[in-house]
Amino acid sequence: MTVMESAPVTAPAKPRNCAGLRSGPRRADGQDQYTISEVVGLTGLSAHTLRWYERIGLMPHVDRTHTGQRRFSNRDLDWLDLVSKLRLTGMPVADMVRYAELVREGPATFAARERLLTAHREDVRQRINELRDTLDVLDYKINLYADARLGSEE
Amino acid sequence: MTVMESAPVTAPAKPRNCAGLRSGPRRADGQDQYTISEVVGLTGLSAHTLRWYERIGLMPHVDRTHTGQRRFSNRDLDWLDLVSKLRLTGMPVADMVRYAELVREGPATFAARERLLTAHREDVRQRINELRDTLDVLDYKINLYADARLGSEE
DNA sequence: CCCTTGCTTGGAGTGCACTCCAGCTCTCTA
DNA sequence: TAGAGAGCTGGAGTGCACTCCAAGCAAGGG
Repeated sequence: MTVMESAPVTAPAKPRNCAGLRSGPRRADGQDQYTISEVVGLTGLSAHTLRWYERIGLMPHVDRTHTGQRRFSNRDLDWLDLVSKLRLTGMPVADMVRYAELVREGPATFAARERLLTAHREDVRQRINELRDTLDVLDYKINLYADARLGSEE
Repeated sequence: MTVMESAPVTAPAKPRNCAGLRSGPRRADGQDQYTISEVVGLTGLSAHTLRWYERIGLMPHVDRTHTGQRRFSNRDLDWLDLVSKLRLTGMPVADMVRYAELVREGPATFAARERLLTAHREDVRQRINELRDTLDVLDYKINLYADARLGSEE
């Protein structure tokens, strides 16, 4: 666990696109009540997947109307943004469920959460390096084909 | 398809670790005859996976002994390195089979192969950007937890 | 000669992450 | 008051990429 850039413990800037994929027209906190199909439009996840995430414990309890329909909040949307990012970077659903459990257990689990995210960050860094290696190989091969094409043209 | 670094069409340098994962003690071309378990050690793929790759047409015809046992060559090892890299970067097996077919069809398919690899390269670049975005989010969250820890320590 | 080790095969099984289905309720509009 | 449309549930189904199994050869050592 190399500590290359030990970030200063000063006010961490919120990353730009923390808001996520296509989280466009959000409502103000207080009247943030999204139906499941609105959340589909906002997150790109399917309604099936949203219900499934809730079933397996990957959502922090979604509000319901008196008739039992889900009403998602801005907090839920933020959570789904994080979940989508973690999924996109290959974190297994089981690990995300574990993280969600830690969140439910409150501030006592801060250290465990930090460890979990730090481990995943290492994974992501390694994946980036793998991808860059492959990029080199792809560049090399593509150049070979391009050369062959140019060579046969004249 | 942004052409950020349009590589010059001059002698493309073979990328360093083109040799791949753990391709250690290779034999010289000519007496390159590896059993399946040697290839397991060399590539990290399982014997099951190697046989399965051959079955689905992802291997360019592996030699056999008179008793029917596989004997892999250095060329096969090179191919497996490429395949492993492509898999690691998320290319579906079906696409790799398609590429293998193109290779079998000979030089007439150079252009198609180039297109296939170029498309995948774009995918890889996009994946890298996604991973970097997530890295920002992870840094942000980890800092929050670290701050909370430091704050409660004093 | 037997036993172990390593390899062979076709086909079945596994794990993950969804994805869909059937049958139901509720609300809204005409 | 009828019908459309959105949402609900538990459970079954899907697709991918392996992964394993059972049964059977072949070679080498004791």
